[in-house]
Amino acid sequence: MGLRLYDTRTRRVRPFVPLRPGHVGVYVCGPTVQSPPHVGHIRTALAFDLLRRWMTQGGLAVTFVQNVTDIDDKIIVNADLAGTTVWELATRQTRAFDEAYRAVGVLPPTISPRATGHIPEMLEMVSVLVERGLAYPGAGSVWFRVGSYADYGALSHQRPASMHPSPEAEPGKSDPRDFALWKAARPGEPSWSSPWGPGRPGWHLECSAMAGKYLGDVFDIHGGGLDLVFPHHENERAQTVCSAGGPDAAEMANYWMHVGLLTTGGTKMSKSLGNSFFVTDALAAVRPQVLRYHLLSAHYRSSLEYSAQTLDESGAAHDRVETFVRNALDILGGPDEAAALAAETDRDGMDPGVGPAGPAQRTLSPGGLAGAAAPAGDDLTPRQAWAEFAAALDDDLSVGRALAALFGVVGRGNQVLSKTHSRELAGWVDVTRRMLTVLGLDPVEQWPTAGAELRPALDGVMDVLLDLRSAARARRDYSEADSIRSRLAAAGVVIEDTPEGQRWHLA
RNA sequence: GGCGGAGUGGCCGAGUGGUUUAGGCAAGGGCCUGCAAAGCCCUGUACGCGGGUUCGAUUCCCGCCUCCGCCUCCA
Repeated sequence: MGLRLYDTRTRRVRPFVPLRPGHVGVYVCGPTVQSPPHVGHIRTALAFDLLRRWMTQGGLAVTFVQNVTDIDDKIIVNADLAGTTVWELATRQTRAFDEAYRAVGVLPPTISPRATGHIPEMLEMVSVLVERGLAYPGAGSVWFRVGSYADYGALSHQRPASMHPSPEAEPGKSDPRDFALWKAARPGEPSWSSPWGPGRPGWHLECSAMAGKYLGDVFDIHGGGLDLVFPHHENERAQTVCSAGGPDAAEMANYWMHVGLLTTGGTKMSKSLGNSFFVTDALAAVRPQVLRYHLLSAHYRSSLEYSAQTLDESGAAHDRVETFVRNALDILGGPDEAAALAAETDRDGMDPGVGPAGPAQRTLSPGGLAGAAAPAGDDLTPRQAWAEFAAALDDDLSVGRALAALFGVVGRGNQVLSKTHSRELAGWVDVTRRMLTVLGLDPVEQWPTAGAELRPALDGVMDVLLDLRSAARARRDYSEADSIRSRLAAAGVVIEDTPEGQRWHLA
């Protein structure tokens, strides 16, 4: 697979080469469970979900670790404000995040470690760093000595000397740039005992310990939101590298991937600015597939504007794809029949189907370039469309171009559909669904209509109603026919007249 | 002050040194329909500003303007 990925540290797109052939270790910084999930959290999760699905589709075995940070300053503060305990707040918000991820189809992590379950591992790292003289105790806390790590700043491309000075000095710190590995306990706060006194882990240390435990000191991909580059990932990297083998040890992650931030009205969406859209609000406005489509529709490294309007536009775009799949499967007699037909046409060689390992390049037929009468791209086949889709995703997950390939296929399918050539149609709907599966948006497998057990009854009821309406139309009683249609529409059932007769679907 | 990103047609968003273009949404016209819906066909001559390189730049170089992010908890 020709996957290439952008690496924040080296600032370039490089071919992705797993450390262990066929296997990939990915660590993504999960949420700090201090408040409800907002759509920005979901965007980051979806970006890595796409990466994971694409790698899996390419035959790689992915170990996907996403942690839960369940102890931190904000959790303590927010629990206090809410009049509850950190444990209850963390549990409640962890559940809310799980639910939000599940709702938009984010695959559950292979491992989802919690920070509070890894205190011994963290203390061990602190010990090693202190022994090596790379960290020191002070005022009950333990600090990482930034000056002892020459490569500090190499990830975020910040030079410590020219950074803004820290607002205020903390007690026990000998250099303002140093950061806490271990924080001294304050009265009333949860704490763990340690060789340096009771306290709790520093934020950055948590991820170092969990990533190291499950993926090792050196692994393939470390990801998170763009706002984690500094200081979080810079510090994590310093801790891991220095505790693994000292300041000259190997790089922590081969690729550092960061997802662009969501904006509202042009400015960053964040909890601290109070302009966040919560996932529950988004899902009250649109279906989860639409939220997923929207958050996935721009390249993962660029910022993406989030508003009610942009969300609605994505809904319209997504509807076009979904409607095509629904209509096509309707004509073909269902998913199974369509798949069988697609496989058959593939075998006949009439309409080359789509293989996961299709050719990387689309070939242009000479005929397509010549006559003005022949529409451009008239030679496009499902296989070639898939190749375009694959080439786009291989190129640092260029989802914009991948979506163009998807819409190209939908357009072709709709052209065929308007002439109802079943055999050809099967190939187009098949490749459409393959693309949608990678995107986590296949309406059949991934987003089936709810209430399947009621389907037979509903089908029977609809048969009766459609018969009544046909009869009304046959005797030109259009007010009766339209009444049936509009009353059903009000109930969420859409009826459409086609050359093949009436068809219906749930709105 | 340091580091980085971006300015594309009504909107969202790709991309490229030029013969034909992203794509989607929205808009206008047509077809289909009893009317719709869905779909199909057609239409719109965009690349922040000023220079430069070039036969030719939205795409390369220089300068400028504007916006955004990080340097402090944040996906």
